[in-house]
Amino acid sequence: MARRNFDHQKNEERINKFWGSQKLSEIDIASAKNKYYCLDMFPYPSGSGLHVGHWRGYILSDFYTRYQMLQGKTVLHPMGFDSFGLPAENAAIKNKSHPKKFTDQAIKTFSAQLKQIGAAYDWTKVVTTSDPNYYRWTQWLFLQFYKHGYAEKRQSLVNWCPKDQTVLANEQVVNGKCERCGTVVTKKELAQWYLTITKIAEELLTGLDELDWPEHVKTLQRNWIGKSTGTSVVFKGKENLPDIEVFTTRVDTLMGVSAVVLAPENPLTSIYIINDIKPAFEKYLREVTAKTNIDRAQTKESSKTAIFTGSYVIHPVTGEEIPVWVADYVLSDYGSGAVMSVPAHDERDYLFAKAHNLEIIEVIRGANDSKLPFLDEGKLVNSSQYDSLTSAQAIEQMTADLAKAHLGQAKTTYRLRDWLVSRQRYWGAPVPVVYDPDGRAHAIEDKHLPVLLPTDVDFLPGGESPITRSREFVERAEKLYGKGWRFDTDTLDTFVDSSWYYLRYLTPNDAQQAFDPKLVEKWLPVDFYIGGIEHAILHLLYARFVYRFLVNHKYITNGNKEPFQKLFNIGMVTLNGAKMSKSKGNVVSPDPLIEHYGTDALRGYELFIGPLEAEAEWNPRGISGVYRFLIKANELLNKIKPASSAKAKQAFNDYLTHVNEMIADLRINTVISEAMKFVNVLEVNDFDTEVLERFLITLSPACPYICETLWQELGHKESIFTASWPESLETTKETKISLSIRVNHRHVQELVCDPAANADELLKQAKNEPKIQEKLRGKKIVQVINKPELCFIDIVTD
RNA sequence: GGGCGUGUGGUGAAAUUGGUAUACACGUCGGCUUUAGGAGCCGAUGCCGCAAGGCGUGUGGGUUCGAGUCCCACCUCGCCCACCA
Repeated sequence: MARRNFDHQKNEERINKFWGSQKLSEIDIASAKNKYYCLDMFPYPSGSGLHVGHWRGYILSDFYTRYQMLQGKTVLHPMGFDSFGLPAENAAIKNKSHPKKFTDQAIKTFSAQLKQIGAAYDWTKVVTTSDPNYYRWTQWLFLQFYKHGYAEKRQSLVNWCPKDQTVLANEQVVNGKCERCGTVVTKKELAQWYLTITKIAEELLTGLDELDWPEHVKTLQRNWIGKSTGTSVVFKGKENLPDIEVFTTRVDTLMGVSAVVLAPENPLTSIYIINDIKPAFEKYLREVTAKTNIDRAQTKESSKTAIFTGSYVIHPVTGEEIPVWVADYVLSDYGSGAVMSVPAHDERDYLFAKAHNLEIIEVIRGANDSKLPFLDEGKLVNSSQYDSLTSAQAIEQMTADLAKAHLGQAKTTYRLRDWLVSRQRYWGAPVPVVYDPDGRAHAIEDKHLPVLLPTDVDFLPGGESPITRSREFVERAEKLYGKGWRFDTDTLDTFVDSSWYYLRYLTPNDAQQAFDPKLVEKWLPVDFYIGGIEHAILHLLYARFVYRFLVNHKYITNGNKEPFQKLFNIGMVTLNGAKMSKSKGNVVSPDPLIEHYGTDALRGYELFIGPLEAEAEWNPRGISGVYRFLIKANELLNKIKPASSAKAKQAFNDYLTHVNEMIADLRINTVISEAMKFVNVLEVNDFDTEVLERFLITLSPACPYICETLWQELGHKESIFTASWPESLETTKETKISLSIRVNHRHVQELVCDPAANADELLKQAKNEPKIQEKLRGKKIVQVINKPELCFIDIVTD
């Protein structure tokens, strides 16, 4: 900095004050016209603070925020904190403190760090999910689900993390392990609240089609919803046994069934198991329950564990007796928790049959793999009246026949499960439900919201919610409702908190309602939503569900059913190939970089490092290139001439054309490259104030401080962000163009020529060049491809 | 096993969408400047070769006057889902 003798930090402070006084980013939600809602996924305020990887997404969203300001939009660009959750609670346990204290401190640190980015956040609209003024409305939201029959309390076998001592949603179990702490998840029987997201699975699936989201994210969601069309088939119970319904996508293999298999947890098992086998079954059930999800999902295991019930069902077509088994490869919570086993045409059924000596009947032939034929590939055999049909024909015919006989029907199932929202932890919004002395659940009335978290609680996990141990919580319920009444002592999954925060930004302090429908109708959908790929399924699916629920039940009535129109997933920043994390000790702090190079240089480098959706390896020296570029840009101020050269003007127009396209395509790394190239051009060509000003506007979304500073030095009183995105300049037509002369498709040299020249003239001119003569010596020209509009002439020889 | 994606210099990467491959940077090398340190400035830098020249976008084919780009097959690495009937 000796050379530049420029104090970034002082200047940044000065510009920050200027922007503050101009109320650049504080917008009036109600009166705004021409809105643009630019949203970052709000952070969890951890204790460890922001590193350069976190910056990347925030800078991208700020780039577009400022770019849209220059397009004349009123931009809402808010920031908030997803501040309920386990880490604060665990930190409090560790430090014998309170999660609130920890959280408040972390928010303070985070806010200060976020301000260093220089982003145009509207700090008057901060949302904090652990604030009673926010979670009061999270509780209200839960009660709306309850009111419309979308919240149900169910007793079921749930995912249980033994370390965090809480249940987990399906989505929070990753490879059989707790998403948070990595502990192997076990099962536990508990009564829990569910939001019935499966009721609108189809809407959530089809709604994806209209969204401007990365295709792979849509694919992830589609796979997660997992729509599957098939047939449900009824196997009548023998004698007094109840019927068993199975779901299959391959009803064409119905004549190859050698067993019907129930999931161990299926309630029918206890009816089907005959007395002789009961003790063996109970032992089997204990073994199965003790297994972790990982153990159970061992596809490659040579033998499938199972037990014969001793009972039979009736085949719906042949009337034959089919043995009923129980096996843990059948899932209790998918389809009907029962399958028809066709060993000849399903790998799992095949392993099961082999292990237990069941009949293997081939019913499809002609496929290239006799074990796993695909639709349309084979024809049916051993299937009496269905023989010689293709699989597709057989599926249609057999489904129709079963329906006629009332033994089946076409059916669609989804892999998606209902959303388990109860958590046995302290630091979350209490489930707003109260139980009467008979244990019946009642919604808490609006006038009693929020149900505040009790404070007389230790946070040590103990298998049930720590809140259970609060005296005050018990007394509060009795005071409000009478003796023997108890509040629900669980808290809501924090994904409930984050499923609606983007609505609250519009009216963060409204004490009368969760959100203002008029303003939501005006500002939603979010125009641009930026965050990490890790939220591709959970958060984005839940938020879509919640928003759609609100629309379907007329809380919001603008007809738009999706909250996030355009989504961008920012790529991770790595160091030595690994994700930055405090525990790995490979975190790059922005602080020394800001101090040495300034905020603009760091912003510029974060954008320049590579395509923003891709992972990027942090190069500690890379920032100096951007820094040098900014020094050069800064010095342009001293090089202004009264008039611009044609070359500078043309270069600006080319630059602008490229940059406009790149911004539309979210290719910001090349926007910075183009700016560097253009500055290199200005260094050696005369330019005037007009060119420089236009250039500064285009650079300002990436590097706002230096551009605002130079803008002021050029005599402007208003902020550069009140200017308009530039148009191209008037230029005179070039009288000469530079052509690439190629011989046999290979570039040999450049040739300056008249753009109006015809092929013969150009060839004559080219032949005068010694280098071309050399290449053509002794060869016969067989073709000349003349494309002046593409700036080349190609001479093809024999 | 299924799905998606990737492959270009020493490194991060560009390539007007089929038309001058490696722009823009980092690094490296040489020179200048500086009391020193750092920083700065100028030049060079795909590979082989003294050179002439040749070869070059994972591999092999194809289409085309022309392929990093389109088609086919294969290889590599990565990510996600994974007993979903």
